[in-house]
Amino acid sequence: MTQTYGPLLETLDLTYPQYLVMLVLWKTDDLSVKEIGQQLKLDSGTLSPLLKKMQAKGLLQKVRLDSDERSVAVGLTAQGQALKKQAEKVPLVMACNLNLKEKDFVELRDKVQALSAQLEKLNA
Amino acid sequence: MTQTYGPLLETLDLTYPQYLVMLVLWKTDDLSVKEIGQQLKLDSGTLSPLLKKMQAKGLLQKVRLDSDERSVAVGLTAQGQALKKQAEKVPLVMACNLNLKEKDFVELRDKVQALSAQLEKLNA
DNA sequence: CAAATATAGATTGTATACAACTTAATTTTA
DNA sequence: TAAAATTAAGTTGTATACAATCTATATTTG
Repeated sequence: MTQTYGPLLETLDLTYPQYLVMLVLWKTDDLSVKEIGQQLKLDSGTLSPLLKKMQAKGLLQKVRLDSDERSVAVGLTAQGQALKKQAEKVPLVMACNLNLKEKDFVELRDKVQALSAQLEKLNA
Repeated sequence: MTQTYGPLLETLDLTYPQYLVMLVLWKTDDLSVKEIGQQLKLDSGTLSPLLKKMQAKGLLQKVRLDSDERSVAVGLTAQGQALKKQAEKVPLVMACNLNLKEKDFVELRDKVQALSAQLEKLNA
């Protein structure tokens, strides 16, 4: 899957995990590292270096919260927001590539999510 | 998934990718690195260090082939073969953990394999 | 047959994952 | 309220993945 996304994301200078972070932030800006981690099921050990690289690329910035100085708000820069337009075609191209009928896609997604939920319950 | 396998494989002193290699060799011993890679869809960049660690643990040995000195045959040691018995319960415990009906399991597996085949075609 | 090409593994460099630990800050609780 | 327990990020160490490259060997071609 990563390989298939590859050529598409290369033009955006994003890796696949970086793209996932961008998807989360394009939908809801200014989330804490923890909130991003909950949505992507990644912990700070993965996200901290990932976000650091993305910050270095100028895609986002991090601000320590006044309300809770343990938390860090991750927000998109103008450049990060601008990239959204460039990335709009990605899901469509991938959907086309995968050659799945809407119905099959939804079924597969739901089955994987159910399995994921079961695994989370076991690992809790 | 790796987390759920974790406790089971820990008793065998195997990581999940290492367990996958053992499954392949328990089924068919003495395969080349390339053949193992084809079955697991892993390249030598991943397998070489993985196999080296497993060799260091005494699970397998590598022999350069006389018939083609580019190839290396990977074979289980007595210890590697003996581990098969210890690992027999793993699939059953996992099947139980996943809480999937036979029918749902087969459907999910087949859908994922179909998607994987489509991706391979695209990435070819 | 000799040069060009291809192949199998190993190595190098980059990018995740994640457990375990550390630090700083916030809650809980005795 | 002061000590204990929790929590959010970040750091460290280990283990994959995989592209690109390297080396040695084998196969193909002109």
